[in-house]
Amino acid sequence: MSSKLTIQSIADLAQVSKATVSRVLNGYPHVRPEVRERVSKVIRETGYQPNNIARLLASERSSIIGLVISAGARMVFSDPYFSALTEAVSKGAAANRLILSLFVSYAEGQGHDTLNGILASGLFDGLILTADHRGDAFIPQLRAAGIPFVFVGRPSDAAGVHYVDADNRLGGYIATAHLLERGFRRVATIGSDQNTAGDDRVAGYRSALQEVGLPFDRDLVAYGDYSLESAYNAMRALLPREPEAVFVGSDTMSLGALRALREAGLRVPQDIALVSHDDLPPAVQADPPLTTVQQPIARTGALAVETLAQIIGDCGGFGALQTVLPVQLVIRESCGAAQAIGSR
Amino acid sequence: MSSKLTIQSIADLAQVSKATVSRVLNGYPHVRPEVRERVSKVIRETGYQPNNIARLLASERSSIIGLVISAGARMVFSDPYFSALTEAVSKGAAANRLILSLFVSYAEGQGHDTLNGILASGLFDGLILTADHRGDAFIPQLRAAGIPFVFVGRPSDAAGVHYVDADNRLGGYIATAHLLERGFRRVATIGSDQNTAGDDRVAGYRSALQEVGLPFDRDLVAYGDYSLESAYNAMRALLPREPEAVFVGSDTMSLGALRALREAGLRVPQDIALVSHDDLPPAVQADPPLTTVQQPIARTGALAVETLAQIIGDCGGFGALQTVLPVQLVIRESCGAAQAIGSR
DNA sequence: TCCTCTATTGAAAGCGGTTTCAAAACGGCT
DNA sequence: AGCCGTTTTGAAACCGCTTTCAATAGAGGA
Repeated sequence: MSSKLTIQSIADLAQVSKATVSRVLNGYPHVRPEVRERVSKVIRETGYQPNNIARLLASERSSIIGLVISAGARMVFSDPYFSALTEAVSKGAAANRLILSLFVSYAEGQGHDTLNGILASGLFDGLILTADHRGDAFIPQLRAAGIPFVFVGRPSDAAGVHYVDADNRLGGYIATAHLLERGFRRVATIGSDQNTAGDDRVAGYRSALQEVGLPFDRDLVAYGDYSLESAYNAMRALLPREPEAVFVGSDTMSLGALRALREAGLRVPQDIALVSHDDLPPAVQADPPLTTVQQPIARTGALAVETLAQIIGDCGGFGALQTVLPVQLVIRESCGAAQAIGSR
Repeated sequence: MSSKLTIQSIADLAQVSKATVSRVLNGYPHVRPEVRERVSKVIRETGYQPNNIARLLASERSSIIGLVISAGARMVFSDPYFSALTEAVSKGAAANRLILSLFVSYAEGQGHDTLNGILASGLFDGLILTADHRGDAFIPQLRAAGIPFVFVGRPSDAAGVHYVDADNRLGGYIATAHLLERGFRRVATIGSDQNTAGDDRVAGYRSALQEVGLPFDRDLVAYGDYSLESAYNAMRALLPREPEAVFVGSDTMSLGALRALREAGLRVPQDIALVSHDDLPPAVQADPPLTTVQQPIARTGALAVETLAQIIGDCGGFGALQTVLPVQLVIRESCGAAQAIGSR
């Protein structure tokens, strides 16, 4: 292995100055096509990669972005949502030739320390953060630091904040509407008040009821924190109300609800129908497979990176970029529709 | 906002040279206590934070490590193993004050490109890689680049390579032994030949059979690729052999096996017992909850980071650090033991 | 008192890029 | 041929910190 390649080695090989190599590297003008090609060739042949650190020191740009996941759970990745998101962002970063750093912060108030560390390091061009009611407190700090950032999910106070979100209100609506269409009247829901996604899904549930003239019954609403256990408890609390159907706000929570139902001797969908939200692997793997609202996580992640890349590029030259992606219902067995068709 | 503080401003204020400030900053010796205190005071009062980037550039150390996950699947994180590992490594990195970058490379031969980019960037102090029979090909490249690296899982050719692995052979052994103890004789297995972990688990299965004098029957062994679907197919292939019990080499694969069994009208554990491997969330969430070999993923990740930190520190001054962590059996319902106890 | 040795200290040389600025080269005009 | 205005190009400064190395100061010994 040859010794480390520096911009000087390339300059020597191509018989130009460091400055010219730098120009080629950054696509700046004022380089004769012929020279540009000669330099490019050397770069290609040697596989030279500029040193990011040095580049950053000189230009204040690192090509490194951070993904900050803050969650209440002890084990963040027990919810496949974060896994899927992380993977999507990772792909997006690669596609945009950005290096991705991962930070996972937990409930115990480590969040601010983590973030302080990130900001103090001065290493990052931008940040992607997951939104929950806790994490939203970071926004002033981020603003003060002047670092570009994009939220995945809408923060509580979204004014002037760039974010990419799924249409959770629509999700709650179509899930509930589907159950209502199938003739159920006592439709319960297990929601979450951890983030706006949870709020929105419940709001969608509510509007679907309203549309068909059904009252919003507080006793048919229970809350969980996206964990299986919390939904298990929520479902048990709901059982005495004898719901005919339930819209559960996430696939992981549906697993908990299913367990509570199974223990109570209720069959899904024969005794009670269930529609879930997210369409992550557990939705397919569950027994029965879940009818669920599909959230475009891959696109969300990709778009978050692209949005970030954009605001890093032309810094602050425009308003808040806020995207809401559509969702759609995937019908499987837990709502009873498949059976209905099969038994025709 | 005052103008940016640099080491020079501190030096001026404390009436010493930059070098002395640097010594104080890094806790180096050869500074009079009196001077050290004077400098510290200025630093404290001004709230000066050294610029990490400059520091990195000068010291040729970035404190950034990479986690390189290469997998065959289109969606790596559909296997919660990688999620759990990523989380563990993330925690470990934070604990060691290292910044973690994540790289996910897919089957289509992107692996080498990804790795080339990583190595050429010169940004990383070290790498943690997951081992599969494909990824092992990276070793020569890594060696040539002279970058410290640690494998999670034992590579096929582990000579001189640092790695942290679980005792998969023991895992296969205790899983199978448990089934044999419960009186089953026709014990099948769904293994994998994607990595040494798969090989080892099958080897453990084999040795458990051997110990009780049972022959190794090729027809009772089927292979999957750690995906649910592959295990579903493997289980279906196994069914005509009418096994009384089966040891499945991962929780995700167990989900596939369960599906095949359910479709065949077989109840678990009444008609066929199952022991799984990994003890990831799906093991608890499955119906029935899986008896499974618990793999210490959190410790594996933490240890991988610590090992890496160590070899980054005293570079190459010792032999290969190879750790094999113990595993243990977690008894739930799928093996029938819980029932047995309950029915006493 | 003078000399040697060691603990402190500062000047300056990097680290590997970017960016500024002046010089060189070139083409078109008069 | 002599000028002028563009492009191109390279030399050198600079980003903020670490590290080397020589200089200085102070202590101890002869």
